Amino acid sequence: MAAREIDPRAPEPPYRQIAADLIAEIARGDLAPGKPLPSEKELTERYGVARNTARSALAVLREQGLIYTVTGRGSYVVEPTGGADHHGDA
Amino acid sequence: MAAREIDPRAPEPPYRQIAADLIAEIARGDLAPGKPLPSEKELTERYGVARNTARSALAVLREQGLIYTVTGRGSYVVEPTGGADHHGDA
DNA sequence: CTGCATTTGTGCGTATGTATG
DNA sequence: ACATACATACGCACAAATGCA
Repeated sequence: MAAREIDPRAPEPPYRQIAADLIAEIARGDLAPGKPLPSEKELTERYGVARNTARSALAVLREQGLIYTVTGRGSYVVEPTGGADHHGDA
Repeated sequence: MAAREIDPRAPEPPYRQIAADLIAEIARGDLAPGKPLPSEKELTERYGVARNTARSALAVLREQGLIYTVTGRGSYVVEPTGGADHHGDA
C-alpha cells in the first residue's frame, strides 16, 4: 500500500491533511524529538502526491516550530529540552 | 564539443531528449553491451544540464531495462546474452 | 589497512511553466 | 488574480560504494 487516505477533493487541501497527519504522529510520539521525519520522496510515495505538496506539508510544521530542516539531510522534530540547539535560536 | 543540441523549450523536456539520444547510441551500437555509459558528470557537461536532469535521463533507460547501474562505478548497457554477470541474476 | 578520487545515492532549497478551481 | 498542485530543472551538500595507489 502507499496512499494514507488523502482526499484531493476534501475541503482540506492535501498538503494540510498530510501536515495534520504528521503533527498527529509527533503528538503521538511516533516521531520523537531529534528523530528525522520521512524524506520528501517518502512522503511523495506514501501519500501519492507531488514533491511540492509534500514540501508544503513540511513547511506547515516548520512554521509551527514543530520541526527544523537541514539542507542535504532532512527534517527533524525539535527537541523541547536539553539545551544544545540546532537551527538558530538562543 | 559539449552541448548536444538540447532544446529547453521543445515540447519534449530535456531529460527525455537526452534519454532518446542515449537510446539511439545504444541502438546504433555506439554503446555496446557491457560497456559503461558516460558518467553523470560527463552527461552534465555534454548536454549542458544539471546532474538531476542527467540522472532523470538515465532513469528512463533503466526503467526500459536498457542499462543497469552500480553505485560507485557507473551505468552499463545490459548484455542480452549469457554473461552471468552484472546486476542480479543467476 | 588507510587514504584519496571518482561515481552514484539521497535529500533539501529554489525557480519556472502549466493546469485547474 | 490567486491558491493549489504537478512536472521539470538547476544548485548544493553529504553519505556510501568502488577502485586504486
